[in-house]
Amino acid sequence: MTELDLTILAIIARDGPMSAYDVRKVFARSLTSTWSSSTGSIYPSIRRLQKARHVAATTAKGARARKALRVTASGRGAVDAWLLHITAGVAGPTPNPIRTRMYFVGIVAPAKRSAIIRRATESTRAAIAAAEQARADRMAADEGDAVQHLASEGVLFELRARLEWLTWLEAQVRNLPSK
Amino acid sequence: MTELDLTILAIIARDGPMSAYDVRKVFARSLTSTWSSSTGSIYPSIRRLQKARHVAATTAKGARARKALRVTASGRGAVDAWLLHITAGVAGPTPNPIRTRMYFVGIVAPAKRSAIIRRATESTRAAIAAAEQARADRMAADEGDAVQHLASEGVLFELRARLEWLTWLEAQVRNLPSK
DNA sequence: GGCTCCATGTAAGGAGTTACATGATTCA
DNA sequence: TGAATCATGTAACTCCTTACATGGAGCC
Repeated sequence: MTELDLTILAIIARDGPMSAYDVRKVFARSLTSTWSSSTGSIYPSIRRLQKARHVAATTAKGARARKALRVTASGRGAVDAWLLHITAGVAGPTPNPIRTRMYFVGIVAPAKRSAIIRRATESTRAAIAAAEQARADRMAADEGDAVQHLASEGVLFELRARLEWLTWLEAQVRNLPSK
Repeated sequence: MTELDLTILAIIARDGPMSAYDVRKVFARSLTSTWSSSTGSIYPSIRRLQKARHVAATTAKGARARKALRVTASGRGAVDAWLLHITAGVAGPTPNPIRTRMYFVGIVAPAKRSAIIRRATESTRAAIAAAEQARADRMAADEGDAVQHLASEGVLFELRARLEWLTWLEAQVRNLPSK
């Protein structure tokens, strides 16, 4: 049971019964690039879930091979445990390519450091704008339940904190004694 | 050139000349679980870097087969480009297992929702404490340069923002009309 | 009748993980 | 002398990615 498996299981528990194609659309709408919503990951994952009896499929009799996926009782138990049982590793700082880069600003000439941080700031601002636009679109389309709207605000909390940090960082780096 | 390759290249550019073992230690000290600091990823990565002529190795003549790794001119160019050329995909919201889970709090009974959010809050607090401890240890050991210290503050900015968001989230979810 | 979307998949490939393997050094 | 640590690697495995493949449904 990978994180992707459990996420898909939770999606089916929340929005199901639904087809694999519908699951794919949920990922496609998502802002985060955690997974690519590619068929090559979703179909195998659903196959694993079915094999583990966490998901049951009822194939419609009609010509269209649209399968209705539903979580079983054991699947529901797995989702509940996944939600409530938050392990230590899950809560740590997340992998962040921008932060990774900032660890190395010291290696370039002092004059170039601000340029790097400013580029990071700009692209973070762009990401914030994209997240706000996505929120507006979601509102307009009336997609998702209230909890989902609240949860997705977490993206903005994260990105705004990054922006604050980068602003602070630029000031600090500028004031650094050039050794 | 994966993100891991470039990170290793940047580490060697910043802290080198150094051995593969030293690179491994840098990852082991890192708070983020982005990579596992396993030999199975680092040695192949360094091999790729050498093959691409971004890293050169001088094997010490002594019995101990400690190789001194150094970045070449082209390697240095790659690092500089990586630092300055921040692409759009890099700046988006990061994969966050806690946030992922929060999208699904709506599926459990209203009475249980706060418990989930509180568990997330607790483990985030623990992560903050760990990050602060790590900072104190780093200070005591006088490890890393000034820029590294500043960059690692980004972890605390992120975690504190998550805490704020979770606190806000719990209040919002509690006030949600139980449909 | 042909085009686009719906819907389901498979194939090849790469990267990272865990676990295993090996030998030299240092220190009690 | 034996144990821990330094130091370098390989092997098997899993999962995800990109790209390709297939066929029905609706519509103009």
